[in-house]
Amino acid sequence: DMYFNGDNSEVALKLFDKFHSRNLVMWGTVISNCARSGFPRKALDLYIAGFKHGFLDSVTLLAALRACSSLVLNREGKAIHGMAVKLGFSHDTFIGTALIDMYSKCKDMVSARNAFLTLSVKDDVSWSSLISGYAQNECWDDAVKAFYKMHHHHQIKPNAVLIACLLSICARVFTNLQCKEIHSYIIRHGFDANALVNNSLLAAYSKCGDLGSARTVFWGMDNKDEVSWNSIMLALGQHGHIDEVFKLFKRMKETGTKPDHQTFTAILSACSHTGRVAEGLEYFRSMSEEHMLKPKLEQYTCLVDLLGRAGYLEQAYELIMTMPHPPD
RNA sequence: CCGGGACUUGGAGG
Repeated sequence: DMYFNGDNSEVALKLFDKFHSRNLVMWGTVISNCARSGFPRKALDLYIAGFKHGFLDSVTLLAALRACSSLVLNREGKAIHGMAVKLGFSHDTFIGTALIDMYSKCKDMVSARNAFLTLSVKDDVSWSSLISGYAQNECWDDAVKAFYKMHHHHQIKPNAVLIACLLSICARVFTNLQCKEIHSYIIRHGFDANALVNNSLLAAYSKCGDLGSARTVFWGMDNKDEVSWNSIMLALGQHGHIDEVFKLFKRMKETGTKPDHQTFTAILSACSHTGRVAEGLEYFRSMSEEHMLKPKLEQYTCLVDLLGRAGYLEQAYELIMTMPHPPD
């Protein structure tokens, strides 16, 4: 567990391989960590291996479900669901919540809802799993209805994660009036120092066209993280304020926040929409050369768009044919 | 005694 937490998953896995007496907790630790930190495939393999050796409990099951969820593996998820039922875990709130999530990610909201209804104890996480599932599948009415039921009927208070969820719904289908309503709730209930909440709030304001409020939220934060910077830069770019994007990028680096892939997506997309070809090319170059980030398909696409939109069709075509990713 | 579930920002077009 220590090696996983120190970002040394490789070492952890090697160690695990070497041990000859491996108990259930060790299996649980390793599988959960794999599922959580970018090795869902490995998590599933280990889940199966552990199962064959007789190591299986609610923790390994839970991790396997999480892996299926992130890999969007409907069949495997269903099989694990069956196993959970067989072993009598299907009423466990954690397992049930993971099932809701897994089915939601697989776009099977009927099964997600059934898993939810099966739960004898529904806590705030179970509700938010369901609500976010509805939102991810664009079932906006169901999401909002479930929220009201949770809040008014079952008197469960929204936590930070759910608030973030609701704000992302606002961003998609509501206006800044609903944002303001939630904003006031956030202040009244002491969520206004929460970075997750503020990031969601500023994105929602921006998507609802209220860039001023988005700015206010951003500058009011004293715990800005990379998501905060990316979100405000994206917001400014989408509203055409390209020079502010450039300034903020500088500022971001000065404050010691490392730009990531999404940072460059925001900048490149902003450059493209404002025809700033030279700057865009320069940022793209700096991405790998100064920031040690390998451009992904998204960044190449921005670049193709940048060139194409500015009329450099030959170069755009050439880039599509030579970029290191298969074009989609 | 040790392992466990939901969430915010990200490419083109419409």
